Amino acid sequence: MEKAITRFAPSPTGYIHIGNVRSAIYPYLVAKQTGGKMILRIEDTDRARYVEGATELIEDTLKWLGMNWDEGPEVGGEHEPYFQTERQDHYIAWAKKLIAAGRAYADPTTPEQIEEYRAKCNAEKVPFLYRNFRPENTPEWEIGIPLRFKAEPKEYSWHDEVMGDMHTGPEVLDDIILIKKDGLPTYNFAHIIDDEEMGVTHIMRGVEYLSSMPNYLAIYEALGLNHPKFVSLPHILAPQGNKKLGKRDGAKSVVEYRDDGVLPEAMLNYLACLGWNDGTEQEIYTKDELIEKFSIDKIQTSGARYDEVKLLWMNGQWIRRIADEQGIDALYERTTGFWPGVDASDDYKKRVLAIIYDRLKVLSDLRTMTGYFFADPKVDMSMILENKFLKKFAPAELKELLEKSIAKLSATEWNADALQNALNELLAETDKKPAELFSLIRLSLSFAPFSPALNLTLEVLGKDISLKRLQAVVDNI
RNA sequence: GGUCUCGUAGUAUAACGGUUAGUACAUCGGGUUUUCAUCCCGACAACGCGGGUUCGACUCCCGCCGAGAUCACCA
Repeated sequence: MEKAITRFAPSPTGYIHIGNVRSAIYPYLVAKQTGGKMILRIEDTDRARYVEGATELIEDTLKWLGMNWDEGPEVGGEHEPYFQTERQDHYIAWAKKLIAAGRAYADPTTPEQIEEYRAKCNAEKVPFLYRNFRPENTPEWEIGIPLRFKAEPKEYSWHDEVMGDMHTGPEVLDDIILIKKDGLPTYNFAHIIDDEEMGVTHIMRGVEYLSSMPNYLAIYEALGLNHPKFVSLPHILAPQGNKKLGKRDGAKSVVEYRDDGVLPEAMLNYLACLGWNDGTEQEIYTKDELIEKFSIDKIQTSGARYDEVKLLWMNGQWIRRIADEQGIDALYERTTGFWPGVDASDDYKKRVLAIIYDRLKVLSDLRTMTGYFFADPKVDMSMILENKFLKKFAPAELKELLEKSIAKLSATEWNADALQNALNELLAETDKKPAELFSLIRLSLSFAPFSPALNLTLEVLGKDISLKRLQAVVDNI
């Protein structure tokens, strides 16, 4: 397979969110699959929207997902620099070729005048095409005057790797701005130059660029360049409505999910499979499997709705997969920072993790689900007295049951199997149903709405603490 | 409005002229000695509409309807 050079070219205007990481994932997978390279290029030509720190945020996001770029900021590469604002001389050099060929002109028209043209067209209900208002006398171009492309209206046909064969009429060609008044190029021009100079083979970007394609094709043509393959990626849709998911719809940043305890494996897996599948019924893919199985021709043509519930389900699958395949120690390493703010040994926390991990959807669930393993819970008798299995018993009877339990457990060897045997015997001796006896003991130990299997909870809590907590309830009845 | 794109259950998808239209999430029901979860079993639920082509259309063609993208000195 030919080595693909792909790129992720974000604009540093803020964080990377769920709706736009995928346009980094697919290029990454294609580059890795073919033994090529993924370039990270920062498209920072819009200085008004530039956000301090956004580049670092973008880099953090990619690193967290395990997608290291082969060329770009930090790592360098043979096509430096990778910030567009540092490549101004490149754009100007290419622009001069267009000027020399008579395919670009300096446009002295004021924004007010342009606005007038536009209003006139709107009033007459005809499409606004700047080329119909091309100024007759244009000055020599210099920085400070916008440079426009001189369009030659014609039909274009091209192939999009996702959308198929495309065709448009001449009416979409226009004199687009190549270089702005501030001397920096527009996206429309800059990306073509950079992709050419950097040897990009696949331009993978959102479908919103599809309607600009003829204008790009015209520029490639005027410059005498062959264009890369075009891969239009359908949008990820917001949970409500049919619009593409954006920050206004509350699209959370990717690192926010990291901070909630979503695993990068799950995020990558979910996003890669939103709008792509390999034709089998496989749902869980490792990064390596994605690299191996990804194929551009199986990318969907329609938008896919973002479903956080499924992401979280997948995260649960990944939590279990890591624990089951790599062991609790491996999962434990991922849990740093997600425990309740208490001091406890790594060993103890691992034992807690081992009995609770199959209930986690996100790692931060540890904070809310494990409190009673680290501190005595607040005794709340209403939880016991109003419990659906326990409310039929008189408090005195509950007290007696607990006392019998304490006596039985005190004489038991403290390991999971022995504890289970003791609990079973207790069931027989007291002639109670599991739902009754176990609920009572469980609530007395945890005062939590749910907890792991009773014998395991007892084992991890330890004999002293367990008996002490049961006694505390007896004292409160 | 012009141009372009898209249209299978609530959601993500499979099917590439012939299937009881498959799978997963969600939902509902059941099972695994308590709870919550895992795991297992089951149920509900879809080819936007109308014409063609064909022995036979989710699959091909046309029209309609619906949804979206884009028409910036933003990317």
